[in-house]
Amino acid sequence: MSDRQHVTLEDVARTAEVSLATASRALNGTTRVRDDLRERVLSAAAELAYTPNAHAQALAGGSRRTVGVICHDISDPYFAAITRGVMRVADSHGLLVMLAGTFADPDRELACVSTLRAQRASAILLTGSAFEDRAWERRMAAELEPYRRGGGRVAVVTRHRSLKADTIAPDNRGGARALAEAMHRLGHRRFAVVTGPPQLTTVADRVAGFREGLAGAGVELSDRDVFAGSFDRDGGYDATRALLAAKHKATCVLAASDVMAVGAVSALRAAGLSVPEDVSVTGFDDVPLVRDFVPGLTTVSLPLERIGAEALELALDESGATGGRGRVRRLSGEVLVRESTAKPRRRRRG
Amino acid sequence: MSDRQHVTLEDVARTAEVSLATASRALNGTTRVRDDLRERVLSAAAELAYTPNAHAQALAGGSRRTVGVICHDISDPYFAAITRGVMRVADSHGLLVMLAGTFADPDRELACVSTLRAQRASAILLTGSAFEDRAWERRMAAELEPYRRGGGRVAVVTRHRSLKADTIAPDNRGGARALAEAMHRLGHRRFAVVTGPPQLTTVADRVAGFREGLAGAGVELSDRDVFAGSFDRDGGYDATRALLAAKHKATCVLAASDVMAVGAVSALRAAGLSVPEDVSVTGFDDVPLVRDFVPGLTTVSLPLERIGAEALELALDESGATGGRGRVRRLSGEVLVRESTAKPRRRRRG
DNA sequence: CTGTTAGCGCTTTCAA
DNA sequence: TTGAAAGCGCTAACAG
Repeated sequence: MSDRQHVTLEDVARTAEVSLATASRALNGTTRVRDDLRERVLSAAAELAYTPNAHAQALAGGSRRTVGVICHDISDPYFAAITRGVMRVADSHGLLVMLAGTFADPDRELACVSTLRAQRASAILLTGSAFEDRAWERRMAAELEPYRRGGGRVAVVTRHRSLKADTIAPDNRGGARALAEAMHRLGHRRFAVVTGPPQLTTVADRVAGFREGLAGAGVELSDRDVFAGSFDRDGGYDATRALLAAKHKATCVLAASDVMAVGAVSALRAAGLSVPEDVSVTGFDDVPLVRDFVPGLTTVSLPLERIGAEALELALDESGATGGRGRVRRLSGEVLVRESTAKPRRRRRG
Repeated sequence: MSDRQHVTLEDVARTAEVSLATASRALNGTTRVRDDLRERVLSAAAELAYTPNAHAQALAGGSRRTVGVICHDISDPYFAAITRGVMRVADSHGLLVMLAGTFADPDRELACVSTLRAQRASAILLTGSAFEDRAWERRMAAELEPYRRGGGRVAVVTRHRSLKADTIAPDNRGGARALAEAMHRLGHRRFAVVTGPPQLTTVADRVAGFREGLAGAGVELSDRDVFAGSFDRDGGYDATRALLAAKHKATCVLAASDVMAVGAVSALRAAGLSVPEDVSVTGFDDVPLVRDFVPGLTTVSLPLERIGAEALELALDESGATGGRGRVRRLSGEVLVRESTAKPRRRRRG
C-alpha cells in the first residue's frame, strides 16, 4: 500500500499488471477487454478501494457528471419539491446535483452561475424567479452565453424569455386569473393581495393575473389593496398584519403562494378572525404539507416535482434544441377550491 | 476570439501578455504580482469572461471547493431545514453543496458516498438516519475510511458511533422519553406509536425513548401498540389507518416525526375523530410550516438549521479532530406542548 | 485487444 | 517578481 493520498488508476494498473489504458477501459467498459484482464483490474480496484478522480476524468474530456440547480431557498417547500424532481431525473442519468442557494439575492444568483460554470456542470437549472431588472438580465445573459458556447445546457423555470433558454413555464398569470375569477363567482367583491417583492417575475405575474381576473369581473384592484412582504411565510404574516392595521375591508385575501397564505392565515387568526368565516384566503402552488392544513387551502395546483423533472429533461435533451431561442414548455395550474374560502358574509367587521 | 470550447487561463495570459504562472498568481492573489501586470490580467479575464476550470484547479492540487450532503429526501422539511443550515455555512466558506438523495435506500447511500468521494468533496455529511444493519455499517465504514485517509472529512447526524465520525447527536431518545412522560402526566394511559421503519436509527431511538418514558410511568408499550409505515406523511396516514382498523383504544398517538403526525391527524379526521378532543397526537422535530397547523402540534423541538450548520462546521474544523474516534456534539430537544394534545376524556369510543 | 503517449487546464516548485 | 516546466489522474487517439 502506498503512502500516497489517493489510490489512483496507476496503482490499480500496477496491481493488476496491466497498462493504464487497459485499466481505464476495463473500468469504464468503453472497449472490449480480455475477460481475465478485466477481472484482474476489477478485483484490484475493489481491493484497493479505488475511486476514480472525477476531476481528472472531467479534465481528460471524459465526463460531465454534474448538474447545477439554483434556487432561492431549499427550505421553501416549493423549491424542495422542484429539486426533488430534478434529483430523481439526475439520479436516473447518473448525475450528481450541485445545489446553490441565492436567498433571492440577484448578485448571489449571478455568482452561483459563475461557480457552476467553473464546475463545468453539464446543465444549469435556474428554478427561482427572475428579477425584473434589465441590467441584471443582461449580466445574467452574459454569464450564460459563454457557458452555452462551451457546451453547457441551460433550462429555467418561469423566467423572462429574454434569457432565450429552454423554459418550463407554469401559467402563473392564467392560474391567478382563474383563481380570482372563481373567488369573484363565490361572491367576493372586496379583495386584498398579500404578496412578495414585485421585482420577482413570479410574483409580478401572479399579481397581474389576479388584477386581470378581477378587472374582467368589474372589480378594480388598486395599489392600496396590495400588501407586499418577503416571499415566505413570515412575509405573508407581516403583510397581513399591515393589511389589518390598514383596516382593509377585504372579504378575500389572495396570497401569492401557499407559504405566504399560511402566514396570512396565522396573522388573521392571531387577530381573532376566522378563516373562512370572517375572511377567505387563497394560496398558490399546492405544496405538499399544506394539503393537510385545516381548513384546506384553496389554491392553484402546480405539478412541482414534474416541473423540476422536466426542466432537467429538457436541458439534457439535445435533440430538440432550437438554435438559440430555446424551447418553451407551458404548464397550466388547476384551481382547487377547498375550505379556506367561502361565500362572504352579508355584514363584516368594521 | 478562439473557436475553442472554453476560455482558458492560457488565453488570458496571452491576451495580457504575461506568462501562465503570472496570470494564475494574479487571479488567485497567492503571491505578489506587479500592479500593472495584475491589472492587465484581471481586465483580460473580465474581457474574455474567463471562468477557471474547477476540475483543473482541483487536479492541480489547488482547491477542494465542494462539500457533499447526503439526505434521504430533500422534500422532507426535516432534511430541507438541515440542508439550509449546511448551505449557509457552505456559502460563507465559498463552498458549493453537492446534494445526494438516497430515498432511504441503504445501497443508494453507499453509492452516494462513492460518488462524492470521486468528486473529492472536502467533506461528506451524512444527514439521514443510519440503518441498523451490521453488514451495511461495515461497508459504509469501508467506504469512508479511504476517503478520510485522502484528507476527506466526515460528519454525521444521529448515527451509530461505530462510524467513528464527528457527530451531531440530537437527543432523540431523551426527547421522546420526556414527551411520553409529559403525555402521561397529562393523564393518558393508553398509547399508540405511529412510526417509520424500525431499521432507521432515528426511528428506533425515538420509539425506545417513548417506551422508556412510559415504562418509567408504569405503562407498558407492547408491539401491538406500534404501527409502522414509511417515514413520511403517507406513512403516518397509513399507519394510523391500521391503528384505527385494529380498533386500538389509544387516547394518545405518539408519531415518530412531525411529518408523520400530519398524516396521522389527517387519517384520524378522515375517520371522523377530532384532535385533541377524541385523540391526542404528538410529533417530533418542530419543522417550520407545521408550526402554523391548527391545532398546534405538540412536539419535541430540534434546532434543525443549526444541526446542519454545526455538522459542516464540525467537519471543516480540523483543529479539534480527535485521532479517529470523532467528536460528538449532543443537542437536546425541547418538549413543546401545544393544542394537539389534551387531557383524555373519561369515556372513549368503542 | 493492448500498450504508449499526448494532452485536458491549472498550480507550483525551481531558476532566472 | 516573473517565467519555464513538471506534474495532478485520467481518457482517447494512435500504433502495435
